[in-house]
Amino acid sequence: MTNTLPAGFNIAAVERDTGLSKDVLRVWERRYGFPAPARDANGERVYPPEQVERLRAMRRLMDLGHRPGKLMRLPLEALQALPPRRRAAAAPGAAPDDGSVAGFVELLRRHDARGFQATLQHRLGRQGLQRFVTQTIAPLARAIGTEWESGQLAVFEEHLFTEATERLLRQAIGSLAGVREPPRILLTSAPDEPHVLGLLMVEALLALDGADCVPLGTRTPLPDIVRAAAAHRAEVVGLSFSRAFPARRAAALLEELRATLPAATALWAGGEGVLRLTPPAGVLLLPTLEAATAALADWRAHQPAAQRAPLTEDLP
Amino acid sequence: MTNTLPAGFNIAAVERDTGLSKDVLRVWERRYGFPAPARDANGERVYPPEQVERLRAMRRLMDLGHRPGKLMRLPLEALQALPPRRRAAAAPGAAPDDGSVAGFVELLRRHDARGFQATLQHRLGRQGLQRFVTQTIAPLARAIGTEWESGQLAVFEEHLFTEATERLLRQAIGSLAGVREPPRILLTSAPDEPHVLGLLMVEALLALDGADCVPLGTRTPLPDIVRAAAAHRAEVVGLSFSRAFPARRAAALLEELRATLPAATALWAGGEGVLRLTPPAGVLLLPTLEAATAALADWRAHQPAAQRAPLTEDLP
DNA sequence: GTTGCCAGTTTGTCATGGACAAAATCAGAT
DNA sequence: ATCTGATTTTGTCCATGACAAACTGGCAAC
Repeated sequence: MTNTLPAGFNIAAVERDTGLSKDVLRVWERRYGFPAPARDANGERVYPPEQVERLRAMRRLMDLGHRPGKLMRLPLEALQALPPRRRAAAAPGAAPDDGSVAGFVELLRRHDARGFQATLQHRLGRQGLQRFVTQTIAPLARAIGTEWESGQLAVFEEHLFTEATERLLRQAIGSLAGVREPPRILLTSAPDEPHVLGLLMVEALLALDGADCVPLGTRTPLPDIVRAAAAHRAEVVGLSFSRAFPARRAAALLEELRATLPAATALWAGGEGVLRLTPPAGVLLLPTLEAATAALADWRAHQPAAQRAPLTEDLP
Repeated sequence: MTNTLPAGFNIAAVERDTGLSKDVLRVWERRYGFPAPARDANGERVYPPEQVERLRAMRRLMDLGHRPGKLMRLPLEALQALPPRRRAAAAPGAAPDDGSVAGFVELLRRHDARGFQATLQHRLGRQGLQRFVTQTIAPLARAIGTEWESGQLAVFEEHLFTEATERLLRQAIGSLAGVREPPRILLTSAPDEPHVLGLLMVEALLALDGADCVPLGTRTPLPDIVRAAAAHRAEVVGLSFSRAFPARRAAALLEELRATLPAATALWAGGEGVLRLTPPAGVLLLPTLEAATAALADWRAHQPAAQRAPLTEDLP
């Protein structure tokens, strides 16, 4: 029963818990003098828990647009209370909150897992999938994102929300039996993008419109996306980027993928992560759910014959 | 429409696509002369696609127990055909394959996503959740794991399998309404463990036995597991480790978590990843699904009064 | 007041080469 | 054949230097 006292974390553990790379941790130490880990007998860094805690707070604020140089000077209490620095990037055409969101957030705060799930399920039954996605899940996800960014929500509370919602959406999509028509749409996310909710929301809407979706889950390596598109003969490849995904990397990824993918395969990129992105050539950006359903309709309008290869975008 | 020709990958892209850390990529180059990337104008490594392909093959073989020094000398063709080097670690008490597995694998190979899903769904309806999990999903997951390890399966095929199965299990669990009794079990995985199937299988079985499961999804940072256990007043914390998870790191993680978690909270670790693990003190290892249900029964036998704090394990 | 441009600063990522401990292997003894 | 200790292999860590992309802030033009 002798607890090995948790004296501290090594650099790999801190990388895991904070999401800050080892390179960043070392270079911050060099430049700013923080973090200032102890050293073990072997000269390796040992981070005390308080410093890890502070790093987590800083990481959260950086995702909100703050920069490390400024954060370094602030005391911990100031960090807790700092507002987002980046404009909220309000999604155009987003459905307004009908008032239910606050109730859901409250359930999460009280850690009432079963209550949350039950209420959500009840709402799905009442609204039907289409309205459930656009009017309940989408505003709720946005609200959770905001809460999360302002530090009001613990990691595990966000996890619980995701798990419960994910479950319900998958359940609903799974029970959609109907006929599937072209296009066949491969849905997945980039290797560094673990968020699945956006993917599920768009799949629900596309499936409702009869599209033939092939969901690959998240985090598919680029070469495998290309292979999967070929194997499934997908006409469209859809990627989802969450709000947290660095815009610069999204652009690079899309360009690389566009270069590797056959020209006949359309490439769509959706999610709040593409809101402030200049569209790379040959990539269709879908910042909102509405844009996704519109893109589907548009594709069908321009591709009447099922198997025809695309010629020119605007051919009459 | 000028495709920027995909001349090669930078080191970060290779890390993503192969799972080999930058440190490893550099040290291999230094020691073995492979990989041997070109350099761009800035002196940074540019890996040609063939080398990335070879690295992926090597990575797969290393997960099978081969060592890089040996693999370096082999030509690519030899790599493709190399057998596993590690004993298969047959799970004791595993349900035998009733013959359906081959059919499912064949559907995956033909990339028949909808057929796969439909067949699975049909089977769930016929078997009921309990038998579906133990007799269909578990053998199938094991078979997929083996196929994967032998390189018979592409990443995206495995992704499709996971997504379809996950969907079905979540759907089934979600529709389990019944009463929930103690213990409350927090279910999640370590930060580096993205596999969710084992978690869902065990949740299905525990929920069938009326346990009050709180599913947090995968990849929860350790500090958040501790917080979540407190917030949800969980009596048990359950972690799942897949076959691919390095045993050494699992042991370290469990010890760290055990030290941080209140002594009154039980810690269970399941999945094929704990098969060859010496159980750290105060951690219950559950290498099979049967062991998990047994552990639940055992907990209840020893904790008759709902809220009683555990005293001594063997108190009559 | 807003927009566009430019110089300066900040910041993340990459490179090199050295070091060491844990794991795996091998050799020799029981 | 099994165990134990020596030896090799291998991943991770360290320090430091460098640079390009992103961001900032000021100034000019609309």
